[in-house]
Amino acid sequence: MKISKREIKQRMERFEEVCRNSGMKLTHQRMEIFREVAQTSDHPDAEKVYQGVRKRMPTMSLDTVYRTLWLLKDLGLITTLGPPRERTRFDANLSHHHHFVCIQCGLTRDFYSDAFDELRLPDSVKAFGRMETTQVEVKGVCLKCNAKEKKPS
Amino acid sequence: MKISKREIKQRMERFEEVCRNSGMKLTHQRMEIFREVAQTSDHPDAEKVYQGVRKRMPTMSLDTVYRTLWLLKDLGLITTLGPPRERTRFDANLSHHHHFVCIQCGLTRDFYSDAFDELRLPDSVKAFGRMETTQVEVKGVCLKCNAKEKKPS
DNA sequence: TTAGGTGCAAATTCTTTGCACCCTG
DNA sequence: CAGGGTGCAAAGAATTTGCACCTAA
Repeated sequence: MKISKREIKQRMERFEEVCRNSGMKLTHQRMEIFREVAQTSDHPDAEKVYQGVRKRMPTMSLDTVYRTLWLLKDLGLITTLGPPRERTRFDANLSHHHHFVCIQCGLTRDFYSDAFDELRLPDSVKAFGRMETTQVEVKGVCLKCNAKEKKPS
Repeated sequence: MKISKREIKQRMERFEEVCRNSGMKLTHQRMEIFREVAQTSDHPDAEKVYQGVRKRMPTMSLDTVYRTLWLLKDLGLITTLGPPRERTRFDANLSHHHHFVCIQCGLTRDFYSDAFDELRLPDSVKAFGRMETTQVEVKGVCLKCNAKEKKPS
């Protein structure tokens, strides 16, 4: 799925601006890696980004792709899907439930909500395929981590 | 977070029933691994399950834990959080959006919904900590995979 | 009894790191 | 030209697999 030229341009401009403001160097590699993620809505993994950039820049190495992607994430220029740098976790709760996940420590708690369960999906989603379940993920900071933030050591 | 004795018992009974019906053997190892996941709402990873089971059964090996967890998942006795057996994926779309994810091939598409964005969280969630974002994940089967299912080669 | 299950150790896969050279600012 | 950035190769972490022995049915 391609992104419009206009949107890509905006994303690239934002990228360059954030780069400058944060003092990081604006290298050819970083531009191509960001461009690769910015120009698609396919949510590629590191390997996919690597393959894409390589076509334009055959000397690119996979470890630079990883370093750059995490850097871009820290700068808030991209986000990750699923638990980044985390292992798979398992859940024996088979009732329809939703999750609260702490973005600091990964603490995960189930919760229930009839309102969420009854959510009507927009028509645009129906075009993607057949729906099975809808789960809401609330990201935030848990009480413990919140306390640590306010009173550091 | 402990689960009530009553609920654990129900889960174990369901486990034994599914085991028998599916023809798989009801081994001591499998019971202890399932129990470990069933008795908590901590959403443990494989290592955590391994450590827990080991206290009761020191000969348990980590690879049996993995094999058993995936087996339990295939049987529908447990679910996984995050992209199971998948790599981290990246997204340059910073607008508030939600995801449709194909459970067969992993295809992921963004969509937008004001109704979802405005969702009011139940009070019970507020007790977990400070909220930041709420993202809806719709799981289903994409058009391509759906077509394959109906007309297998 | 016997086919499926387990433990061990080795293999894979994904991701990170140390180090010497390179290039942006 | 200085310090961060990159490529390479090797290390690490998470997960999987081959194989010989074991055990539930």
